[in-house]
Order: sequence, then structure tokens, then C-alpha cells
Amino acid sequence: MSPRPAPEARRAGRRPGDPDDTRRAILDAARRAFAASGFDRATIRAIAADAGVDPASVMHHFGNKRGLFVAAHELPDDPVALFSQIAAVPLSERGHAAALTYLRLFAGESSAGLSLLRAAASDEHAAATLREFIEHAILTVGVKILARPEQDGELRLTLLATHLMGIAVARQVLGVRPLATCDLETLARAVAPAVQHYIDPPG
Amino acid sequence: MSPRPAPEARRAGRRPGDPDDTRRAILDAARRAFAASGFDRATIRAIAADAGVDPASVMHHFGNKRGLFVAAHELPDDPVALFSQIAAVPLSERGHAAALTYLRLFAGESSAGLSLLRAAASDEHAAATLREFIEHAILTVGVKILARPEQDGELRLTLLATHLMGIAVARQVLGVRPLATCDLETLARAVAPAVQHYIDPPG
DNA sequence: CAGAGAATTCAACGAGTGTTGAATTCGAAT
DNA sequence: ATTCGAATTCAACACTCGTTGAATTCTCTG
Repeated sequence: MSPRPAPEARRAGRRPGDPDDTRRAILDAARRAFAASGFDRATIRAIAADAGVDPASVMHHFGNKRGLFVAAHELPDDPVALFSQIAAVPLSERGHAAALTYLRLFAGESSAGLSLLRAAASDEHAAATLREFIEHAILTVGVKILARPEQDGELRLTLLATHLMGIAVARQVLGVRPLATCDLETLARAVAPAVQHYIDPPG
Repeated sequence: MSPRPAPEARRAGRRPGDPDDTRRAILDAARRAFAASGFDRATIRAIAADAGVDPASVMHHFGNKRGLFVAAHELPDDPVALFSQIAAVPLSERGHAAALTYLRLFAGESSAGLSLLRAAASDEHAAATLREFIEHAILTVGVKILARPEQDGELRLTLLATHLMGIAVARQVLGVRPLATCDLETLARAVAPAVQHYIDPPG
């Protein structure tokens, strides 16, 4: 008899308010889902449900699943600023600073770095994105943090980056102890000497 | 008129020969597929086709997809022997030896280590398997390669292992240069000092 | 040689996925 | 006020995948 439909059913049609709120809610849910489950296992239906939205709305805003993934991984952080921050500290403490900076890049529940890393394991597009970020960052700004850039600098910086990426994988993806139950600060202190070695090799 | 069916059609029924050949062919194809595409994207249909076999035959031999995955990742190598090999060389060269041993663990097109690593990115079972292998190997035999096991030995060994795992990820999953285009020997030489630091820290 | 059981294929089911088109409602420009 | 377009939902399609049950052929034992 009552003219309104089922109490919990949302009718079709545009909602009052800013549509960008919907967009942001979808992106947040997508980042959480991709970081937790990787590209394949994260489903648009689950992301839409988490964002309180219909799956078709996700398609409307981002075209397809890959478009959503790409939009969710546009890095707001400028890598130049990231590395400059390391180069600003004295040479003897750059190992610790670099370790902390890199580890933070992959920490957090909806970290774009972690999400990209997870996806890269089985998706060539994600792997290419991460590869190009690493190579580009190293070639353009990374050498600034080195003590003597002339000799094998590119290789050393790459090893530095992959060392810390490996720690992030073990910590956040595999959950290897004692890494997973260790705060970033003490972890950075333990890694600092090795990282410092890549920045400023003796001899 | 000819009584035989279509030329390329294989009839149902048991084949002459050793059924273990089929089993081995399936396992080989599975290792290739899992290492190349990860657990989710590797399909039983593709594995069966690669092995020249019907998908139902895969189910008959291994029960389900996870059973196939587990069977394809039963490690033939004894981790104890692996680490003893490192402990056998003089202390000053253990960094190089450890690097080479670890990197080989993930090298190769159908490496079980690489395959497990790829799968671990999105599968909790695979992640647990790899985590337990790393933790167990370190706790039981890894400490033998250390110069002084007493102080932070567990953490140092874990960092060593994750360093080299990170290199493997960058090399084989992401394809980061110059790592991907570098042979294992020169790579091991470049990493050796950092690894040595974890085995025998100065001071 | 007869029969049990294993190996193999075939065809199909059922579940889950990304995606689409139509219908509906709101905001903004004219 | 009207109209156009954007946002949103609903229902459904098409596809792929893992898995299953029946039918067929081989091997092995007694």
C-alpha cells in the first residue's frame, strides 16, 4: 500500500551532492582492495560494495578495471622531492634516511606502492609501471644521494632500491618474522649499514 | 567409410605406456605456467593443453588446482644441504657464496621459488608456505653461516634473505635494468659486500 | 581369459567475473 | 521552465574458469 519501495533499496538516478565524493570513495575502496588482494582477486563488485555504490557506477567513472587500477595508482608524491629529502641529510646518515623513506613508500594498508607490487606479480602492465618508476627515479634524481656517482652508481642504486623492496615484500606480503612485528625505525637502523654501503662504498 | 574417427581427435580411454609420464608432463607444464603467470592466471585448461592432456586428467591426478600447485612446489632440494654449502667456504667469501646460492634459487624459467613468490603476492597459502620456508631455514640451519651468531643473528639473516629475494623480484618479475640484463656472477659480486656485512658485521 | 580398477577423454554444469544498455533522477545552462 | 547531459541503479549478457559424471580404453591380477 505504501508508495515507496523496499526500505533499503536505492532507486536509480543521480544523487544530490558532489559526484567527486563518489569518485573518491571508489578510489579509496579500490586502493584498499588492490593492496589487499592484488589486481585479479580484487573484484569490481566488492570495490563497489565497499564504496556503497553500484558496480556500473565504477564503470561509468573509470571505463574499465584497468582504468580504475591506473587511476588508483597515480602517484601524488613527487619522486624528486622524495630523493631530495634524502640528499639533504649529511652523507653519513643517508643510509638510515634512505631506508626509512623507501620503507614508508610500501607501508600502510592502502599503500599504492604495495598495491602496485602485488599486482606486478601477475600483471605485466603493473610490472612495467613499477619498473619504469624505479628506473626513471634512479636515472634522474637518485644519483644525487650518492657520495661518488661516477663508478657503478646506477647498479648500486638499483641494488639499494631492490633491497628495501625485498624487505617490504617479506614484511607486508609474506609476513616474515621478525620483520613483520618490527617497527620501521628499528628496521631502518638495522638496514642502514648495508644501505650506506651502496651510497658510499669504502675503498 | 574408414572406421577410424577424425584424424586429430584422441579417443577416450587409457593410453599404453607409463601413466607417470603424464603426471610428469603435467607437473612440468604446471611449473612453467605458475612461474610465468602466478596461481590465478595459470589455468588448468592451459596447463593441460601444454601437457597434451585433457583438463579432467589433471583433476584425476591432483584432485584440484591447489593440489596441483602444491605438488608442483614440493622442493626436491634440501635446505640443509643448501646452507651447508655456504658454510663450507671460508668466512671472507661467504657473502659471495650466499648471494649466488640465493639468486639461483629464484632463477630459471620454471623455478619453484619464483613461482611460489609470484603466487604469494595474491594467495595466502602460497605466502604462508614461503614464509615458513624462510623462517624455518633461518632458525634451523641458517645461523651456521654467521661469524658470530649471538647478536641479532636472526634479524641479520632475515635481512640477508630478503635482500636477495628483492633482487630476484626486480630481476625476474619486474625486469628492472641493469639487473635483468646482468649475469648472476657479476650480480653476486656486486651484492657480496652488503651480504657479507650481514654475515660478519664489523664492530 | 575374465574381471576389476586405473587412466583418459568428452560434454556439461554452476559459479563468478567484467561489462553493457536501458531506465531513472538530479544539476546546470538556456 | 525546459532541455540536455551527467550520475546512478537494475537486470542481464557473454565469457572463462574449476570441477564433475559418465563413457571408453588400457593394464594387471587371478
